[in-house]
Formats: sequence, structure tokens, C-alpha cells
Amino acid sequence: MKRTQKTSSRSADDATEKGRPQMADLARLAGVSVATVSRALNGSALISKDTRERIEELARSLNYSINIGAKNLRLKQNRTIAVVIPYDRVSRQHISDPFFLAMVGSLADAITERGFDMLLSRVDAESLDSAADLYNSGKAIGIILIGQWRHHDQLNQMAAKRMPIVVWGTQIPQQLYCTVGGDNMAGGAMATRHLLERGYRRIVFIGDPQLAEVTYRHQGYVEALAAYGLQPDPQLLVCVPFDANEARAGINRLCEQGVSFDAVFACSDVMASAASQVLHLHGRTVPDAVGVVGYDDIEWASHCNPPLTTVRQPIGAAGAELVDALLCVIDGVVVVPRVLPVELVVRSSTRPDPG
Amino acid sequence: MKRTQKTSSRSADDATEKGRPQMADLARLAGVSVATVSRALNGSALISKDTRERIEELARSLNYSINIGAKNLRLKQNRTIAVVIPYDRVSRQHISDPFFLAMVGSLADAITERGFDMLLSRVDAESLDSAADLYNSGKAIGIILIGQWRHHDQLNQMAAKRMPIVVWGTQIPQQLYCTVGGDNMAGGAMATRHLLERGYRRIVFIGDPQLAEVTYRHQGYVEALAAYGLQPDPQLLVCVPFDANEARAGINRLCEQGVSFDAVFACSDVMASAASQVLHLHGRTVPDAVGVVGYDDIEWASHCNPPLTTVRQPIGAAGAELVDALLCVIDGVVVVPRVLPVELVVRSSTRPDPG
DNA sequence: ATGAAAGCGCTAACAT
DNA sequence: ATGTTAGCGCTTTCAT
Repeated sequence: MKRTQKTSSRSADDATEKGRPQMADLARLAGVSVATVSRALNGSALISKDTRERIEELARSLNYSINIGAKNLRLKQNRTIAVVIPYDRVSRQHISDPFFLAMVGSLADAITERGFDMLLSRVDAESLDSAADLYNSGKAIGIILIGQWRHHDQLNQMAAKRMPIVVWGTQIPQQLYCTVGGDNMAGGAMATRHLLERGYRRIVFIGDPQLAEVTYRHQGYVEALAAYGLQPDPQLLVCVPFDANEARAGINRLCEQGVSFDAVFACSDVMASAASQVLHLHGRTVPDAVGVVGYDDIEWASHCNPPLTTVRQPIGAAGAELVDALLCVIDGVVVVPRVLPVELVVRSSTRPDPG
Repeated sequence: MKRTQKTSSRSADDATEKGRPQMADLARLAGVSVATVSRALNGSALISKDTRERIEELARSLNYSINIGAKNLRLKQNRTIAVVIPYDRVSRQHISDPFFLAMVGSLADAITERGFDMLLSRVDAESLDSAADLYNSGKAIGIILIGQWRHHDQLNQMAAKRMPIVVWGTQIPQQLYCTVGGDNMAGGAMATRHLLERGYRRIVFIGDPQLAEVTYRHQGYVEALAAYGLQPDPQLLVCVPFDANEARAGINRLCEQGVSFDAVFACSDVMASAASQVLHLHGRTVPDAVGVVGYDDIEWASHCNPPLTTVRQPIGAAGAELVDALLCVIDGVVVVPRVLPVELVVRSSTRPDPG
């Protein structure tokens, strides 16, 4: 059967032809077998130094690089990690939030550093199965999912099918998958406590407590208030997804309704910054009339005007942690969810310590 | 030779075992040959509707998904596009600039939309060959490079080797590779003209004209000045790479040296925002004392305080254009460099029209 | 309409 | 130290 005309017609000078050279070419040119070439290129001890060097030299001169696909197939291995960013149709959360983008950057670094390739894909969160496909089809050996949103159950199902998956998010009781995330409760508490310490009392909370991570931030908020003998006022809850416009609208509504407040704690810097802007338009100065605290500490938080007091999430470390966790999961090691420390960064969107 | 114990031991209920099912499993379970399964799953007209449906059903119930690697090897095809972000050791430009990150997001969308996978990697710009490897090893069918930096020659060499590559950047005489980029000359000119129209006269330029894109923006700047009968003052050139801190330091120096200026045109919003901040510290108000114009129109430009007047680059469209261009190059179609229109977005960092 | 068998580019067990 | 050969999971020609 000679369907393989192309191959069978490969002549001696073939390597210089259009197609990239392959082992067979090197073998022919070096006058050895393909096996020898394979071994030489893989640094097998079986090959004489002489032969190896000759082959290596040849490979270099032909600009040969091994066909990873074939190698992977043969070895049933794979060095690709899929990073998935679900976008939520409902909340219309898009990939554009700088926090997520920064996370992608951090992951790119961490994955590259460990000698893996990173496959980035966006998937409709309503059909996370298509993320599963990345694994099932052998495109990747594991999946890192950024944000757990409302998809706890789907994630549990995937994990139940022994899919190697790690999620940036928060630990939820009875979860089967591994999460890595910031300490949301502590973050919510330290932001709120800071505002209280600076003399603010009526603190607006911006965020959707239905989202797992926000749940805990809100809990921290409530606890910090309680420590000051305060009750959370439902009027002060602006329940919106991570979105600048929604946050803007929310604060705007509050102002127009004449709800009294003297501080804002937003669950992302993007929303905090948006809030800050709206307040400005209403003639309420930050930090004097209203104190503002954000979340994430994305780069621009320090470039804002005024620079944002915020809860820093360790984005740089997060990438590394996620990848390490995933590699453990792949190795079958049980990994307990990891909670990364967060840190309050005090800038100028809250007024100086009165004490 | 029974090295393949695992395989040969695959029993009838094998598909439920740990390993993911493959065509052989479906074939056995359906009582047909692998060839039939393959054809059925690929919708071949040769297969009777009956058989096809039976096999499709089986595949679904077993949660089968085809091994892409094997398919690609056999078909010598591939649906992966590599996106490369070089980082420049010299300028220390990192992946963190929101503009690049936004571009990654845009590319992810465009690539996904066309049914391809996106491989994201960071490479040391000094050794762009490692980017070439992505293609040579068959990991990807083509490369999209974000930013041409100082690597014109290397890129030309890669293109000369018939590597499918498209670069986000600017057209340079005698380039062998295809570029897609904003209209930098027009952008530089419209930013400068705007400042002049608003009554500013001594305009600082922040950016490194050695970088191809900046070269043209600076040229536009010079031309716009000339149209007003002005000469560019070398004192007003802050020659720094795309970096907030460098920009900050640059403006700071100018202030301390007492160089007189009443406006700033920065080659990125990040730098513009940084400049704005430093000016604030020096007690110079934006836009009254100093007008500021940025570049890119990243999301936060509108959330800044004051919101930034800037030159919008069509980030959303850019992703699609880059991918389309690459697919053309891959098809062997000659693609002329594409220049995307840019647009001035007037906000509050420049004072109102006096006219 | 279906099956047998070859082969995509590579590795490794088994020769020698 | 090197060659021979089978096979990774799939598609397709050729035969039936």
C-alpha cells in the first residue's frame, strides 16, 4: 500500500525540502537507524559519545526539532496544562477584569517555569463539560479553572470523574476538588476593621454574597462589625457581580436614595475605583467624606487617584500554588485546599489614623 | 512482544476502567471494526444511519472523546495557535501591562471563536528561537507574537524560514513578516493635535522612540507640532520603555529640574496615569496646569481620576485581525500588513475646548 | 456498508 | 553499541 507517496519519495536531500526534517532523515543522513537517533537525542547512555555528538550536530544543522505529538502519543505523556476562564452568561462577567488577566499572566509564568505548556481557553460557564474535554481529548493533563462562580456542583462532578482539576476560589464544605484561594474571611474582616479603626461607621458592602468567595468576605465584614458592636445594615448591601458598571449604578442609587453611609468596601479594585468616581461626581470626597477600600490590589490600585487602600491578593504566588497543586493532583497525591494569606495595603482612599 | 500488557489486557468492561475509552473499546462494544467507528464518528456517508446512531449513542454514554494527538499525527494536522509574549530583559517589560493582558484576552476570544486552541507562552526576547520551536515541534501551526520590540531582524529570519508568524506591531520597511497594528503615526498626531487645540504648547513625550511603534507615534507628534509651527524640544522627551515607574521617575526629574511644560503625551495609559499622579504630588493639577493624554484606552483609563483622554487602540478587533492574518499566512496567502484605525477618546485629563 | 491493514513520527523491548 | 520491530490511537486505501 503506497498511499504514503510523499514519504516514500523523500530523497537524500529531503531535509532541505519544505517539510521539517524528522528522525528518519537524520538517520539516513547519519547512516544509522532511527532508534540510534532517538537514543542519541535523548541522551541514552547506550550510545557512544562519538555517535551522539555526530547526530546532535546534524540535528542542529538541520534545525531539527522533535515532533512532540508523536512522542506524546508513543509515551502516553503530555506536558500541557489547560487554564480555563469561564465566563458567566448571567453576570456577563468577562475576561476583562484585570485581576483575572493578571492571574493568567502569573499562571503563564508558573507553568512556563516548570517546563509545561499553557493552553488558555474561555468556556461558557453553563457548559463546563467543554472544559472537561480538554482533558478527555488528551490536549492537557490537567485543568486550572479560574473562579468557581456558581459552579460548585459541576466542579464536584468533574472531580468525581477523576479529572485532575484545581480551582481558584474558596473552600466549600464537601468539595471534591482542590481549591487554592486567598483568605477571604480574613480579607473581608481586615478591610472592614481598617475602616472602623479610621472612624468610619456606615460601611457599604459591594459584592454578590452568592458567589462563594464573596460569601466569606461578607462574613468577615459582618464579624468585624460585630466586634465593634455593629449590625450589618441590609440597606448597605449593594449586591452586584464583579462589574464596574454595576457597582457604579449601585452606589449611584444609594446616593440618590439618600441612604447615609460614610465608607465603601468593594470586592474588587475595579468596583472600588468605580465607586470612588461616582462619589466624586456626587461631591463626596474620598477619603474625607467617604472611605473606600478595594480588593485584589491589581497594579492600577496604586495608580488611582486617590491611590486605593485595598486587600492584596497574592497574585504572583497564586499562579505557582495553583500549578503545584495541580501537579500533585495529577500525581495522585491528595491535596488539601490551600488558603493564601492576604494583606491590607493602606493608601490614600481611607483617611489617616486618628489615633 | 507483549510490552503492551495494559492494552492486551483490556477486557470487555474496559471502558469503565480507569483509562479513558478509545475507539477500540467502542468498536468491541458495538461489535464493529475500529474503521467503522471512525467513519461513524466522522459522519462518513458510507455508514448506515442505523450504525452511526448506535455508535454515537455508545460514545456519548461512555463519555468518549477522541484522542486529538493521535488524530493530528495521522492527519498531519493541528488546530493550535501559539501566542507568544516576549519579555525584554533589557527594558524589563513584563507581562503585567494591562494592554498586553487585554490583548491576550482578545486573542483568546478570537482563537476560540474560530475553533482553534490557544497556546500561551512567555519567552525571553533574546532567544526568540524558542518561539520558533513551538512551530517546529508541531505544537502549533502558527505563531502570533505580541510586540515586535527591537527584534525586527530575528523576526525577519524566522519569516525567511517560512515560519507562519504574525506580529502585533508596526510596519517596517523590508519586513518579511506580516504585522497587524494600530495606526501609530495617526495616533501620535491626533493626541498631539488635541493638546495643541486645547491650548497646551510645551508637550512632554513619554516613550522610547527606539521601539518601532513609538518611532511612529513620535513622528506623528513631531508633525502635529510642525503644523502649529513648533519644533520638538529635546528636553521634553522622556525616553523610557513602557513602564509606570520609569515614567514616574522621568516626570519627576523634569519637575525637579524645573523644565517648563504644560502637557504630557504618554505612549501608554499606564504611563499617563503614573505621570498624572506625580504631577498631582508636585501640586500641578490635571488638566488645568498640565494636560495629559495616554495611549491604548485600556479599561481603567476611564476609571482614572481624572478619567484619561487617550488614543484608543482597537484591542477587541486586534485579536480577530491577528488571527485572520495568521490563518491566511498559513494558507500561503500573501498578507499585507494591516493598519487598524485608532481613535481619540476625550475625557477629563485635558481641559475643555477653549473655542 | 463494512473490515483488514498500513502508517502518521516516535520509543523501547528484544535481539545481536 | 546498534539494529529490528511492534505499537501509541487514529484515518484511509483497498478489498470484499
